[in-house]
Amino acid sequence: MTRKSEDAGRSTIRDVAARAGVSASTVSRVLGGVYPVSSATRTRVMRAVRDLDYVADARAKAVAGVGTPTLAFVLEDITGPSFAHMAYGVEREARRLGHLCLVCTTEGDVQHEVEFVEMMRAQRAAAVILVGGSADTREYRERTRRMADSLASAGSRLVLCGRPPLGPGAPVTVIEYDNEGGAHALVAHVLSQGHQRVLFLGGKSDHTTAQGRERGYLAAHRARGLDPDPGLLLHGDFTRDSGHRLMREALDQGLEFTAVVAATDMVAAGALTALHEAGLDVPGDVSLAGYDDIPFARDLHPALTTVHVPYEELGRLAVRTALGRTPENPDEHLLLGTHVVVRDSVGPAERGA
Amino acid sequence: MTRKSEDAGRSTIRDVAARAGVSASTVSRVLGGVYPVSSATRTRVMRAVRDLDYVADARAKAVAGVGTPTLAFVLEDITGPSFAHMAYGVEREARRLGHLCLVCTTEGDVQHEVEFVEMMRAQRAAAVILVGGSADTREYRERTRRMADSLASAGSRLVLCGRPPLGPGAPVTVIEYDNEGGAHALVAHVLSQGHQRVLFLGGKSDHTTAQGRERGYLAAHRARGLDPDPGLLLHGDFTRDSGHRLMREALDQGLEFTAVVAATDMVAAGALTALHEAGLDVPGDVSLAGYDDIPFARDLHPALTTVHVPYEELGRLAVRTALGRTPENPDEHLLLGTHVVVRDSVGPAERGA
DNA sequence: AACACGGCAGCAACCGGTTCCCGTCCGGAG
DNA sequence: CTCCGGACGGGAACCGGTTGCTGCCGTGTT
Repeated sequence: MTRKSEDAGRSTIRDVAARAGVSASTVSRVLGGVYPVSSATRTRVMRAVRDLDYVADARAKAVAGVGTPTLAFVLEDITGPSFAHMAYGVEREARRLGHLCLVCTTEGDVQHEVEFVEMMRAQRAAAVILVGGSADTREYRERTRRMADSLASAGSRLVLCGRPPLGPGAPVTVIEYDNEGGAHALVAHVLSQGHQRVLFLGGKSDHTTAQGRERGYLAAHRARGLDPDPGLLLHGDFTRDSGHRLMREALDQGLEFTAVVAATDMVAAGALTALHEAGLDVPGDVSLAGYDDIPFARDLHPALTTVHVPYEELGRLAVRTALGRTPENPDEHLLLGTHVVVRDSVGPAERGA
Repeated sequence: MTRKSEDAGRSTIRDVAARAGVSASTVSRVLGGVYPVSSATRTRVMRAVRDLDYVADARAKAVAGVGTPTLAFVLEDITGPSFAHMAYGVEREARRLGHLCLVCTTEGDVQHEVEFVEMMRAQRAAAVILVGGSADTREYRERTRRMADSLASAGSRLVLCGRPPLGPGAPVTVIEYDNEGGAHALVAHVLSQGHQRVLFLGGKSDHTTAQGRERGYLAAHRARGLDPDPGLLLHGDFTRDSGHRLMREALDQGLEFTAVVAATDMVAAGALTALHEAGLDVPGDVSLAGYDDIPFARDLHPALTTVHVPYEELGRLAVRTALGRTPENPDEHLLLGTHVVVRDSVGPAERGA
């Protein structure tokens, strides 16, 4: 009826069955492993399988209900070191748990995100992990809530990783790291060195990660009874170039400060270069701190004082919680701690402002 | 008022059909778009679809031959900046071409790699992209050749990206970047500054990427009639820590050199820190160069002279060539060029060795 | 008024697997 | 020599879609 054999690859289970002189059911059972099959038959089947280099179609298996589960990972930009580490954690844990891992980068486009989540629902993915901060608007909550419900009703699961939670009742797993706490501790460390005017190189002002870190900056000041100059709060994004530009502008404008806290290590790296270009010594003239503890932080000169965030662990945890969810504990909300790692880029304030 | 389902999600096309009072075929056609359907029917069906929040099962569509194609991406470690950029290029291009993108990290384990490729064959992936250097052994060639044949006979395609080619006749697409040429140009630049003894911080000696760069180092010397001291060739891996360790050891042993060329920017970063720790000035006392031009190279101090590799473009090209392959041009082999970018970490040799 | 025609919907086969259910064949026990 | 039961293999239904083919029905034409 159909083609004979090794011509165009893609042999079906029936091709194998025909070649082995048995029925398709038998082939399936041999490959499945458990059902009793005589060893003669098994041998013939295995032989045919090898001859034809047959592999069962995973999609067909999935339709029949015995497929490899899949898990999806959505982030804005896999190029950022911190996200890359999360991706690593996710992929590793997914593999450990026998899941395939689909990845999609949105480049910040909400439309991409929505479309991708819809595709994942169609793929019957076991879970969809959304990574990275976001604008915490009403529109965001509604949209995300819709995704969550939609996935939940399809037996899947939405995981928010480092993203604003949706409020009670949403079928969502949330894993956050403590941006405010980390920034608070970091800025407290800087202030304890005697700095009075600390420049903050923040991110987009509607971005929750940026907001959290900014809140920490503010809180640390207030805890010391200080009231930071609003002019010291700058906003850009989380890229190296943003840090470079912001720093240069601050310098050009003659802003006064003795320390700089950047919202990410990338921003700090750009800022450091701008500082160097201006002939300033770090930490002699100006102290500098970052956030994320990316591997390179150690190799900046001076080595960057920063806040360590367990990104890889975060990714691992995201998939574990999403997949290992128990009925009596449906909606988890984890908040991971961070800690500041002191290196060489923050020194005592010597000159007045 | 809109939706009233909420029940058990996962509705099938027949559920929709029942609710709309039509047959499954009609629902399929409405959703498909082209087949003529009366507008009254169309409305009823769409209504039912919305009520049930129905999405067609992508796996089932795939089995029926109308699925979203998939493409797989295999790398050793997504955490490395250069690989992350390739991943970015791959994912972007895959999305542009309407493909889903599966990702797997092998952590250098050959077994993982083989298993994953087999899974991808089962998934009927349109192409499998293997990324990153490898040991170029006979065993490697045979194993990879098997994968290539196996995928090809299933209508899929193996792409080797920055990996050793397999020799003629293998159904493979190969995209390489010119490691030897880049290293040659870089080292030539260093030598032109008057350096005589240039330390090379290489990778694993059986790793093709490492070998290529090492060949370039040697070739550049020979082109100037020099014969480099074999004692200046050190081997580690491509990590920051390896660079740090190797550099420290070289210093401890009192090796004499006035310049250092690292096999990757990561290695260079570690080496730079080791140099600083030893109180050496770069490029005053020692010159340093890297390879890859990762974004951070600019922010090291001094800014790192290095070789730019178009990683993102590489990834994009990999999927484009794999997918856009024409029958008359089956096995492509592309070699992308690189160029050295001169920054501040290489200076003239002043002191003799 | 009879007829041809074309728009539209449904049946059933198919994609490539799995698995329930049943029939056959065999050996051992009575 | 039966009878019984377990081991084994096949037919067919099913998973959730798509699509070729058929046939109904309404309308315009002669």
